[in-house]
Amino acid sequence: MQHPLSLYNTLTRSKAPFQPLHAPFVGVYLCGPTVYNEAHIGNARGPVVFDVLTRYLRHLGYTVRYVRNITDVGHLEGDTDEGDDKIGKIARARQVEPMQVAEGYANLYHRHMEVLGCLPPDIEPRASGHITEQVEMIQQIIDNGFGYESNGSVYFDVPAYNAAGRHYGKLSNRVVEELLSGSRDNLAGQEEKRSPLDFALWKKADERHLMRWPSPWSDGFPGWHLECSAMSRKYLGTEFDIHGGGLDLMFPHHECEIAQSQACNHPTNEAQVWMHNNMITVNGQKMSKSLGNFITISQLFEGSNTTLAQPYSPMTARFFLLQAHYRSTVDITDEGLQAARKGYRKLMNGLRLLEKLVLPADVERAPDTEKGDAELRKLVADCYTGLNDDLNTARAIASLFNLLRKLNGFAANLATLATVSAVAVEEATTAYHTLVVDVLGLVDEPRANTEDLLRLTLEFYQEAKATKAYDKVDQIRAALKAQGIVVKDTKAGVDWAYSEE
RNA sequence: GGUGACGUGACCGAGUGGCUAGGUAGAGGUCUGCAAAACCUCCUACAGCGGUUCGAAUCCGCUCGUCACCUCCA
Repeated sequence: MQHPLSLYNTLTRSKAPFQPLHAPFVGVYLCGPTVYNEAHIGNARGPVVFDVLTRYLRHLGYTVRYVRNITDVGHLEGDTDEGDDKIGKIARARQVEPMQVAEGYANLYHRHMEVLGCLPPDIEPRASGHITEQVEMIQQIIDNGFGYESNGSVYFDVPAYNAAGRHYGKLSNRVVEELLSGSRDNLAGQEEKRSPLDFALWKKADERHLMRWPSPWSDGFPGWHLECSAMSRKYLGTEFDIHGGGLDLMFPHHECEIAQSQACNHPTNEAQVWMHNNMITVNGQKMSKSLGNFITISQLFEGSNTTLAQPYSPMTARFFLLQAHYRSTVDITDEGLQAARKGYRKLMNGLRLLEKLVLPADVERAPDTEKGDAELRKLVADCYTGLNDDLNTARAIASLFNLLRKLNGFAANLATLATVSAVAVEEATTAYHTLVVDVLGLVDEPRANTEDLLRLTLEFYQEAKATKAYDKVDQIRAALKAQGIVVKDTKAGVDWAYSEE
């Protein structure tokens, strides 16, 4: 029947059948957004991919706890080296509370995720709400000899960790010696560190930092890598099943996460399986502000970007992303999005014909439907084969189109349903609906404008009245009334209102 | 320079040794008052060069090209 689900594990660089640590429970952690600016479409890929993963795991019968964090503390400007936290900086510029900035972007992110069809995570911890846990983890790391305090900041001691045989770099396949030889030695803030490879666990805040918390070492804020280790541990345990994120996070972020989880008490690799989605390019080039091809999620939905000829709906975007395998780069082009929109609509049209696939009463079913049934079941099985092969949604969608062609053929000529059994048809239509809606999360986006349709209906109403076709007039009135709409004949013309009954 | 991906038909995008990917676009047909949708048929590609093999898009080598990440920070 269904093949076991195999997933590619960055840690082992290989695909392997997925074995939960504590079936039927599955813990999934995804590195969530930093909420100091609006997310771009590249940021949408991970959530969409891992949404499908959690949906599919649930479909397979697992009880999933899906955790996706929000990063809302201590983000330093990369380009200025001024040690200024981004949220604080924006907050000062706008004369608002730092948390207000973070909250605003978090809310926007939530709206975007919802329309993109991403189910909310079961737990959405915020870094700012887990300072205690992070401080405790730092203390453990220091106690275990893998962290040191320096001028109020605390750093992770990579050489010490590596000397203990813990293999810093094992996730991203990096060798400490090579990292050292390639390092630049006159970076700002380096003097506090014993080794350039060391990374911050706690940073002392200077007077300009608006977001700061007390700790045994200084008033400051936690290092960026720490929150995910601390929060995943809190909500999913010392070792859980799947940790996801963008490929760009593999090094150093995830590498540091593993180091932290290995250096504190109950050492683990944090997650059994590490999964990384690939990046998005725009017209073949990486997204960057300097190239001017940076597309935010809002711009995509509104079409307000020069790369885009028109707005693209959230579901179009979701379909577009899922049409590629998550480990491939995907190139955003206007042509590609247009093609995706049509493909998405084709899939949706398929949903609408499922319940119509019934053999007409006057047609007799063939005595032997074995061959037809087998063919139909093969088409369904192919869809699962794709998903089971490292969540290959591209293959799954291709197989769904193959299944759809078959179903469309039936719909065009219902008598041909005589070649298959009712059971097989039921299996196929259920699978189609389940995979499209529940697993891939692609739902029908209403495209028709209700007011326009109403206006059109009223035109027919007026026409019917003019020709004294009162049976039609009554019919229209009754139909609209059933929708809570009343037709108003006024001297100024025909209008409508919501029924107050 | 290091690490990792990759270069597939008009476009997007699966596919890791022989068996149809799929979507979009295009051509022809069926259906249809017109159209749309749908169905059928066609367009059959794998960066270049060389090698391994009975057989390669798929393995190996070289060349060219693309992308991401690269110890601060996020």
